[in-house]
Amino acid sequence: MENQNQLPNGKNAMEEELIRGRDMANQILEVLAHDKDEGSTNSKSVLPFVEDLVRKVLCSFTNTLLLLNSNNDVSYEVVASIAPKHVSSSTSSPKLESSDETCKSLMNTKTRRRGYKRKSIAPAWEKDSSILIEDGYVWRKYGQKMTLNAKYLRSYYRCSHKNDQGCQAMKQVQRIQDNPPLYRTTYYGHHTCRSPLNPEIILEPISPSASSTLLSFNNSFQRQQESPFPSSLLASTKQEPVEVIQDYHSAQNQLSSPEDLLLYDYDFFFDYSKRVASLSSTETVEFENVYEQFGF
DNA sequence: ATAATTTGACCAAT
DNA sequence: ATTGGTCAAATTAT
Repeated sequence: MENQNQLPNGKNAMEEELIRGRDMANQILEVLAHDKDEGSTNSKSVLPFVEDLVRKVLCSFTNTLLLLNSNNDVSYEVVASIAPKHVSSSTSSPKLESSDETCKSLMNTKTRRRGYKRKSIAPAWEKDSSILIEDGYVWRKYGQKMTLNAKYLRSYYRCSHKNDQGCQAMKQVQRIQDNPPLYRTTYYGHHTCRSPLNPEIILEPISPSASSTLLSFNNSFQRQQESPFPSSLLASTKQEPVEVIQDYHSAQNQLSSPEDLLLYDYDFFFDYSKRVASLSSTETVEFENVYEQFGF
């Protein structure tokens, strides 16, 4: 019955190892970038995490090399034992449970699903909107789930460039109420991908001065916010989807003051050069044609 | 034909 | 054992 629970062939296994290694490296970049932004607050706490990631990267590369050297019919038992045991187990006991299986070896894959990875504890933030927002990125849905105290499905998306560019960005979208419809989108990680149509899409954090306007939107109610795009373009969308940026989650870490919100506002902004998503029934404005003239 | 989504099973964390 | 997140075969869309 040709199931793919069998051992992957050499080529696939190598590819997987390389992808894994690259993903880990991207996570390291993310962590380091974030750490740099936070400055003095908690620089030291990410180090164990980084170290763990580095170990995994090394392990992936080691596995790949072993696979290369063993041509195709690989016996995976060998691979696991060559974990990069050294890299100094730092004296200060990295409480980060990197544990026994830092190297998620290819051993006993026969029962194990390959390359399973959970969501990283990356900084996340969420956004509620009365419409489904087209944020300009290309997402690939990879699952949906009915959650415990919710009436609606939660959908899971990852960046479409995860495989070709190793982009780690993910989001979840869940309708949280009907009438009026309200959707909550939670973002994890940020994009490291680069769109050919929008090379500027990843950019760096917006300037602090720009950030400060984020907090003033309460009274003035402009949708200035974090969007770098011309406000004329945005104003024309006229639906003004009362958007609230809430920080929740990651509260478990250290966020408590309003200023902390600013640390994350760069993670996301709209790309309205692509088209705006379908609107609610009451106001159906057609922008798609307009935006398609810009090359979509 | 390829690419994206749907879907139930699988896995890790609680 | 329960729950939420992810994988991947099957299905559907392009």
